[in-house]
Amino acid sequence: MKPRDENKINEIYKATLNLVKASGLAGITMQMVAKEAGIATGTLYIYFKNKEALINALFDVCIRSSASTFFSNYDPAQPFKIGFHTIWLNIVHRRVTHFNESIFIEQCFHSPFIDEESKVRLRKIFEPLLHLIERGKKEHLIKDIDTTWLLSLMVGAINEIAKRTMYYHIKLTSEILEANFQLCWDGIKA
Amino acid sequence: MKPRDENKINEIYKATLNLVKASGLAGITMQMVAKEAGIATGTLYIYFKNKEALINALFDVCIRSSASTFFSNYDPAQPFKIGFHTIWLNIVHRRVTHFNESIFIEQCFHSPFIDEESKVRLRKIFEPLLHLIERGKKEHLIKDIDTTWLLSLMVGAINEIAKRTMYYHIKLTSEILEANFQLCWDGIKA
DNA sequence: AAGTTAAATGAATAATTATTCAGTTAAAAG
DNA sequence: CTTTTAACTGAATAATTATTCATTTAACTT
Repeated sequence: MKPRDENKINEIYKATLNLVKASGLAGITMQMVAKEAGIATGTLYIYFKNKEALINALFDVCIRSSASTFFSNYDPAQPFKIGFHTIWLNIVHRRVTHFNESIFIEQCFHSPFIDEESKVRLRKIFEPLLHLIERGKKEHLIKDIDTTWLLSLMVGAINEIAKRTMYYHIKLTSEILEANFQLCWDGIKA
Repeated sequence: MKPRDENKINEIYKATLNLVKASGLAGITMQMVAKEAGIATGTLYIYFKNKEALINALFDVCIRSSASTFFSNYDPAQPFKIGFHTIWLNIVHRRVTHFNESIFIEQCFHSPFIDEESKVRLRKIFEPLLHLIERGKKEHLIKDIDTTWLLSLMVGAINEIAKRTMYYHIKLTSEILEANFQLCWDGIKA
């Protein structure tokens, strides 16, 4: 028998992400995805039951691989600011290097494909960060206001940094990164 | 002759915004829009040439009405921080009270409907804010880094505040608003 | 090397959705 | 009150897009 070319799934994912970045979830068709992935339309349906299944599987993959990068090199035993800086940098890096993934996740959040359960799963991947913020409050290093607002500043700013970086083709030097981290830090620090 | 019910256009816009908030640009059909607006499908085509025209017209309306609120009560003659606070509050207020509009604009930005020209027009509405930021830098009140990053923190955080407020059904008291403004201000201040 | 099995193809079909249009209604003009 | 005109309707049609399937291809097994 002929084995599946497992790499084909990655090609399909890559194609989908690129197309969604270019023209949104509303702008993709299965034919476009197949063509972009360099396969026949019918082949898509060997790997995915239907369009919804493709989008959901990709959403899941995006969440999982994002999560794995957000906390790499993060050691809860280190001082708060070190840990916070590590995670901040990781998220910025991911958002910029996987910009089409960021757009895809954003689009999925308001789409007919993704159910409430998946949205909850997306929120869950930020939990370690949530705990770190709580710790920072206990150590009186950051402001004692509801964690959701501290996260708003951090995550919201990061999303916007990624968008501007990509839209305006900016090269993120470490000077720029540190300046942006400083903005965030000055905002949340006690 | 029978005159056009000009209010119908608003119903169509409202219907579109509500549907897009619920299931994204990818999730709407002209039939759904018509039904939600309480009119026949054919009637839609009296007011809009086609789907693309509807989306584009609505995008334009959203941009224009947003712009008009962002700078209401803003007087460039006032001290920097007062002006900045006014605009900050205006944008937060607009994003929350017109949340479906915010989602619509976000979705349009990566869609097959909106052209580059409209995107530029969207960026233009922030220009008075851009000038205010430049002024703040000249007066040494805020950090001397590229305006785009100062805006990232402000606008990014605001977008995230609006999302969390709506997703978690939070009531924005003036205490919460002021605490959030403080986060932003501490971030950008010199 | 022949046989077997599943992947791969892409044109055909099914399903969905955009758009039209013949008929109906309602407001305004005369 | 009648006529006129354009809005309005929603079923019919056109266009697009998802999905299937008969056929071909390629890899593995014996």
